[in-house]
Amino acid sequence: MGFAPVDEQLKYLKKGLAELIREEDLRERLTAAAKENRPLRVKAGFDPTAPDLHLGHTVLLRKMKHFQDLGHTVIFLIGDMTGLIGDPTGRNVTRPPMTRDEINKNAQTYREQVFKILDPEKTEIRFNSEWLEPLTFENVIRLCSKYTVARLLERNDFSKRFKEGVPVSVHELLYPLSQAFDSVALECDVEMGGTDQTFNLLVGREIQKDYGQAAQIVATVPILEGLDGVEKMSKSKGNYIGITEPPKVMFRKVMQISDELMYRYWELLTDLQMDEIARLRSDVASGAKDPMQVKMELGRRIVADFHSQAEADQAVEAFDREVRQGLEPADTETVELPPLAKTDKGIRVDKLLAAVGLAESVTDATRKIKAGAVEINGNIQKELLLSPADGTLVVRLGKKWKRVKTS
RNA sequence: GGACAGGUGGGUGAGUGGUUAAAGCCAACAGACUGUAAAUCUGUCCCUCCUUGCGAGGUACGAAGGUUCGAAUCCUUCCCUGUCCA
Repeated sequence: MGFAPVDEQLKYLKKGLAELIREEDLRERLTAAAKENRPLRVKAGFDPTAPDLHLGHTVLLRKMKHFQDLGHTVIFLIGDMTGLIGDPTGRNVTRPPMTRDEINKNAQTYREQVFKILDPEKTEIRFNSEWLEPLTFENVIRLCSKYTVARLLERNDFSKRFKEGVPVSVHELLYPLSQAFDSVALECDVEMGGTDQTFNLLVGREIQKDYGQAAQIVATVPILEGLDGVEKMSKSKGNYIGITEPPKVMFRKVMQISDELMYRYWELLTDLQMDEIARLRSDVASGAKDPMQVKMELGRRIVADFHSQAEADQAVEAFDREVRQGLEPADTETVELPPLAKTDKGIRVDKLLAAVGLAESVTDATRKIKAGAVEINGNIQKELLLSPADGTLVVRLGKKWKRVKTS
C-alpha cells in the first residue's frame, strides 16, 4: 500500500499540534518512509497507574489516530518501569512499586479505553520494563554519561526547584533519560506527548543520536483545560470528563463548560476545521447562532464518539427534559422505603434521604431539608417528618431524584 | 552528625490553655437569577440522636502517652517533611 502525498500528510498531521520539531525533519522522514514503503513508528508514553482516561488524554490519542489514518504505526507505551519514578512534574513522591498483576490489569483497561479511538490493527502496546529492566548498572551509567546535569537542569521545573532550594532527587533526573532510552529501544521516528512533555521528548532526540539513530521528530499537542476552563483537565482536580462516563453525564458536563471554552473543545476534540470553528464563533457573536445550540451540538458529537449516535440523541433529550424543564428523569430509580425511616408518626425524611443515597448523611439531609432543597411529589418539604402517605413518593434533592415505594 | 522550621477539616491557611467543631480563601453542595454557560447574590459545608433547639452527645487539629477543672494550643517519646551547617 502506498502513502498519501507528503504534503497532504503534513497538512493533516499539523492541524491542532502545539509544536512540531522539526517540520522539515518530518517531511524528510515521511518522504523516506514512502520511498522505503515502511510506516513511521510513532510513540507516546502513558503512566501505568491511571487507567481512567479522560478527554484530556484523547487530544493526544486523536492525533495518534491521525498518524494511523495515514498508515503509520503507533506504539502505545506503558511506562511500567518509569512509573516507579513518577514524572517529576509537580510535587511527587516515589511511587510504591506496582505488582505485575496490577500493571497487567491496568494495561487491559487501557486496551478497552484506548481502542475507542485508536485502530488496534495499527497499534503496538509495549511496556518499557521490557528493555529497562534488563539494563545493567553499567548500561545505566553509560546512558547517564551521554547527557549533562546542566542540560537536565534546563528543564523548567528542575531549574525552578533547584533555584528555590526545593529538593530534586537524583532518580528524577533519570526520568527524561529513561524515556529517551525508550525511543532508542523502539527506534521511534516520532514521539508525541502534551506540551508539558516537550523537554523529555527533546532529550530523546539527543540520546538517539548518541546511539547512532536518527533523531525522532517531536510532536506535542496542547493541554486541554478542564471544565473550569483554567486548570488542565485531570481526574484529581475533578474537572474532567471521563471517556467511560455514561452519555447523560458526559453531555451534562460538556454543557457546563463556559461558552468561551467551548471553541477550544471544538478545536481539540472534534474534526471540525479551524475556519469552520471561526465561523461558529462569529455566528454566535453576531447572534446568528444560539450559543447553547452550538454547545449542544458539541456535546452530541463528543458523546457519539465514545458511545453511539443513538445514545447521544438520548442524552440530548434527557438534558432538555431534566435540565431545561426540570422534570423528573425518565430513568429514575425506584426503591423500597428503608425500614429505619419508618416511625409510627410517619416517615422520617432525613433518614430516608441518607438511606437512599440522596444525601451524604442524616445530618447533611437535615440541612438540605431546612434549606428548602428537598421536594416530595412536587412540594417543598421543610419538615423532617412526613405524614404517612400511600403510594410512591417522588423525591428530589437538587438534581438527584428517587422514587420511594411506601407500601 | 549538628542547628533550626514545621505537620490543622477535600485543598490552602489562621489559631499558641477556656465564649474554637476550629477564622479567611478555594473547591464542593443547595437556593435565586439564567441558556443548569459564565458572572453575580444567598445559605450550607464532621457524625449521631431527639422534645429541630442560637439543643444533647460523640468524634477531630501527624501518632502514643502525660500535665491541667479544661489542650489544636504546655510536657515526653515516636513518626514524617523541609531549610541551613558539617
